[in-house]
Amino acid sequence: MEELTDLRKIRLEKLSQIREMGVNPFPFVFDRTDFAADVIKNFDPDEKKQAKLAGRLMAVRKHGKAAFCHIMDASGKIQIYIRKDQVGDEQFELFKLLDIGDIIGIEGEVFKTRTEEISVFVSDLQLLSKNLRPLPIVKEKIEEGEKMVYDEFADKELRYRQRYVDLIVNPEVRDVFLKRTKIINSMRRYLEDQNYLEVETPILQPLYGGANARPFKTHHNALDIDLYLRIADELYLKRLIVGGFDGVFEFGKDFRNEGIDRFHNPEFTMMEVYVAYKDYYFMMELVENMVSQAVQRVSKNLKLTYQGNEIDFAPPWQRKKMSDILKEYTGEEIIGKSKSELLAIAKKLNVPIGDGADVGKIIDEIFSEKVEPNLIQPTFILDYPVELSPLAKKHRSDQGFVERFEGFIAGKEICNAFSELNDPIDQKARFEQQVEFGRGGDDEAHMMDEDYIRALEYGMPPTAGMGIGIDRIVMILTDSPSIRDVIFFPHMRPEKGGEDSL
RNA sequence: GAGGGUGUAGCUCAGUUUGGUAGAGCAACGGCCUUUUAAGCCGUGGGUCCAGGGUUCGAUCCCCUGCACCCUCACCA
Repeated sequence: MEELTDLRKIRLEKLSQIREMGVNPFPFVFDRTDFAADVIKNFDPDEKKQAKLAGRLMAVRKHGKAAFCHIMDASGKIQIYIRKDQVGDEQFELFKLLDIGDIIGIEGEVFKTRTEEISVFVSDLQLLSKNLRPLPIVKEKIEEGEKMVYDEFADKELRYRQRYVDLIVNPEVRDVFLKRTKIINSMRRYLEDQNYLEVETPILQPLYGGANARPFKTHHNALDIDLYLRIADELYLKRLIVGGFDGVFEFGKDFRNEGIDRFHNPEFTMMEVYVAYKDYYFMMELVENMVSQAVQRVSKNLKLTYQGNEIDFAPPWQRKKMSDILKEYTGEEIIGKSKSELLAIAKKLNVPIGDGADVGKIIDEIFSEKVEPNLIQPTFILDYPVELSPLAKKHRSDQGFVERFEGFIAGKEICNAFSELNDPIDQKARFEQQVEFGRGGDDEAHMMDEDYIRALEYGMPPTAGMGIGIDRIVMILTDSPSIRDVIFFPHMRPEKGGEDSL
């Protein structure tokens, strides 16, 4: 048996005392009729109203035979006033056994205290769930209009591991996640309004593809085959375009077996959309419209601040060719240069280039180093080297490039899109090149996907496709510095020591 | 993967600068208090000082190793 802390022992003792009183500390239902925020909003000093609320006890100020408390429900907090002569001896005895963290139901008349706080004068009190583990007590005070927080529950490790506590105690965390859902719903609504079809494609895949990344590997026992967790939805969604859907999209988790930092979680949410008979210009408009609509769901206007930078989402966003913006930030002409010339330029610019980097990779490194951090306002960067983009269609006029764009906000990539490559012969050649890269040691190179080639051979219409990182968009729209702040349960190493240590 | 930082009571943190097993506020417990709000006043209890090893008469403190988290960098979305 684990060692109980005194605090838990006391609570367990109270639990049995409550049972001895004939009160079930874990009853089944409570028919609440009101929420805290509505009671406060609808208060009318000329009208006596009853309210019936349920919520968690968050603060208690006892005064002998009376007490002021705050309870919190999904809408917010409200003060309640409990008095022995109002609830009776028995319920007041029960009240004295309650702790902060207990979930209770109350009924009573709404009134305003001497200090002008709208409160409920409790006439009936019920315990709905007994708390056995002390909650961090966070105290607040309004001082000269500034909200002061005392004893904030701030340990990031504890907050991420015990997100349930974080959500109870830190209201701004709850707001971030409410916004996350609003953002996703807004994007889904936008796509549905275009009559695109929301679909689901396999997460367990025999071949992974659609991005450059290292996968997670797993095993199916009955079939005795290895499978990969998807790194992108792309190749399956385009098969559906082949199958005759004109617009498909999927919100889903992708998995990449790579490092973890404040921009990367091993599993993350991606939305990909494919639209037939369109090109990447169309997709730029889709992105800026869809995202700016989402911004409006969480902000009063199309501007908001991310980590001190004001960002204006009003369409149209800036569009710049990669070669032009490279020239703008480096003063160098990049287009049409040989590998050795590019290496010399990189050296001059003080950009370190890894061994074995080809032309595309060198350009990408220079771009990441010199340009990307400067792209604070929403910007589309157009036309990438063909080597970096094995699934994108070759550019209609610029040789060596593909019709691809990435959207950048606050110095970070948030989406990636192309005019999709639908020429099966070219696609096969690109896969073969990737396989070569793989042999050359690039463990993120694509695999050959024969079935995907077969699908293209049946004919895929001209198609525009786009993937957008939902977590990153949510970070920007909620001014969150870390991806862990927008994922309920970010990946952590398991706690060691087993149950007894918890 | 590399470098830096942090780890002390349920929570937020002092402290051991010069090694002698530790303190505050909040929370808890007991008492007083029927309009308070970081409620107040009086009193009480509570800690394998992250883990393991070393040095030492003695380590929470010094040394070594490890673990977790945070930050920066590398890879990536």
